[in-house]
Amino acid sequence: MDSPDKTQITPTPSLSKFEDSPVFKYINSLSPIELAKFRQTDNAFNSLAFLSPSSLFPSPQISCHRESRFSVKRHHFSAASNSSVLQSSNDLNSNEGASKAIEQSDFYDEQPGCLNSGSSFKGVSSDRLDEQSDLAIELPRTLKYDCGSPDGNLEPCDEILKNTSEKVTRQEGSPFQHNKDEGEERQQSFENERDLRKIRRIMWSEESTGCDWVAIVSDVADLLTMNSSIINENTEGQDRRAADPGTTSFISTILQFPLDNSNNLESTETGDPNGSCKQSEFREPVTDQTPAILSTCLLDKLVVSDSGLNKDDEGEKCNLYSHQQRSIRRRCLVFEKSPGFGLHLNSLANTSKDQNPLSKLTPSSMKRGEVPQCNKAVVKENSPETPATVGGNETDLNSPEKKRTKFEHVEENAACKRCNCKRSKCLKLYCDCFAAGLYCIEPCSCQDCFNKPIHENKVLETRRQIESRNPLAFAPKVIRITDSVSDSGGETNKTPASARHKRGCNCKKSSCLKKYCECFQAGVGCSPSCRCEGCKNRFGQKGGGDESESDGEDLETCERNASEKNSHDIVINRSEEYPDLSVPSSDLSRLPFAFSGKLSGSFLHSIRLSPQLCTTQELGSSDSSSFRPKFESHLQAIPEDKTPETLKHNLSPVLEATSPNCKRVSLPHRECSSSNTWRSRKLILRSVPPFPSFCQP
DNA sequence: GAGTTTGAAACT
DNA sequence: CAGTTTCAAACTC
Repeated sequence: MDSPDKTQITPTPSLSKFEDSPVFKYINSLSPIELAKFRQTDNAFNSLAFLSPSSLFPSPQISCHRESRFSVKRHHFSAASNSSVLQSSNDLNSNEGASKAIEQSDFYDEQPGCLNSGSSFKGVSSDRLDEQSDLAIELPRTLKYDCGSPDGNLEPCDEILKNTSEKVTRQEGSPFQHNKDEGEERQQSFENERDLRKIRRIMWSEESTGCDWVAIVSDVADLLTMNSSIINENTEGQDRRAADPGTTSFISTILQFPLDNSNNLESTETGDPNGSCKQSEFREPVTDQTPAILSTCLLDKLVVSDSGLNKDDEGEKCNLYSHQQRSIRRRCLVFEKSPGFGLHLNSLANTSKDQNPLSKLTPSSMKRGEVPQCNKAVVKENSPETPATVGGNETDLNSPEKKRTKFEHVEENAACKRCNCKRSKCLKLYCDCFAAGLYCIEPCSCQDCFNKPIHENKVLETRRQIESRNPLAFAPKVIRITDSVSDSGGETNKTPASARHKRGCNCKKSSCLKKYCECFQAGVGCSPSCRCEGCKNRFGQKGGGDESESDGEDLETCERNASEKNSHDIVINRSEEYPDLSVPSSDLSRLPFAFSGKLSGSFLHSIRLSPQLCTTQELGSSDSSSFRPKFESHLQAIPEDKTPETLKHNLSPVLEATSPNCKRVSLPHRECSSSNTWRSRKLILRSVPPFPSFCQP
């Protein structure tokens, strides 16, 4: 069909104009939902959709992260997860610009490339209207996908509307019902994909409009959470089924930097099952960091993939991708099921910044049973005490050559955390998995493990008990603090030594020089709160020593790797450590991006820490710098009000936290202009029935 | 891989 | 809160 001129995408004069349009009326007639209710209920609806485990399982780490954006963007995301039509309705009613979506429906259906390329999205003007346009554009897509025409087959608008209306009717009847039908599953896949795409689009558009990245990230995190649930729905009980290609590939896509905007999303856009592989292939040369980021988030889950792998190149790539997909699915499943731990993105923050873990993940390395001993490996590579460094030539380790090897090794092993519990049933904090808010998985060597989804109730109950005893039990153990003060040039003070263990250590014999010491393990210096004796912590001694002993690189590495094990980190303003972290420094978490309360907050922080982002940048992001100021300013805007008292003790100016659980420990990072929104969301959440799968025992 | 050491977590 | 026990990771051989 003809491609309408872009000028057609000009701001909509008035909503009423479209309300009078035949199409609009037709939609209204189809939808059982009253227009007037949309605005009032979309929050609730979306809240429900985004009801994160952390929301359900109160913890001191309440995130004030929900800001105004939430009320707007989240709608779309969540809505998409449950009812694309509803979403469309929301779009139509909550966004002035969205009303034109219908008119543009055909246009966009026929011009997927326009959007796919990302150029259109980037090319549009940078005002809010563009965002709305983008959002509005989702309507036609939604309709299209809902109609099961992911292949690009065009269907008459009437048909689309008809089908979607039917769908919404079904979904309203049981919003959480699982889609058994493969077609629907696929549709959801597309919806997920679309949401992710939207995130990305919003990210870029927001970027240009000076919007708060954290907000976006938060939304993204939530969306990812949502997607997780969706994926979970589709995969639970059938873990081995083919992965959702669109979602997976798209997740990687959206997290990419602007420079990747031009990447072909065609495959994902069209829903081509092979698209994932193709896309993966396509990006491999440029070391797609996104999958890496995601993979890092999902590290612990990567190893659960099937072992059957083709050896031929093509097959290998596809299999690799398939593994990634499965990994994501697995992770998502875990996130979804995780006892209120939400997504676990912490691992994200712990991977090497020099390389793309995924790029190093070969099918063989992902074979079941070949569980990377991430922690050990990482530590050995970096710990000054380990043979790897001690035995080896330390200076050599700093050579580019060694460094590369080191990181490669790290990446190969930076995949998982697994426990070896024998008597705790993995239901105590002794268990790393449990402490991190993760279910134990295959690679764990635990015995009589109860930390599994099938024992969800038990896990939840135990967790609750522990939290009742110590509300911060699952909170990040390490708080990284920087003075946050950015000079005009955007420079921020950064000192790993400013990172501190929440409680402090109690070492007697290790002199805080071994990993027995939690401070050392986390790569942070000891603080006055430590009760250690003979502290020689190289990262900073209790008495005020500093990390001068080790060079910055070592510190960074050690810190990073130390945290590998200790995912319970609160990270503060680490963006400066990876100054080039463009997006997000934007980084978006372990996911509890975790994809979890864990997501929204952690997701952001994990990403912020994500070395992969740096890598991406290093790979050529030229405009990344443009993100920085905004991000930094954001960081500085974090209010402390909600910081747990315990944490406050250790915090100075700015604090952001990521919990292993990706639980947002505190840090309402924004002046709550967002508070209003947030508050309203809370109210809504209360009014919404608990998410079935998160029922507490 | 077995045994030891260590310090956090749990318990009293 | 302090002392003790339990536990699993870290470490050594």
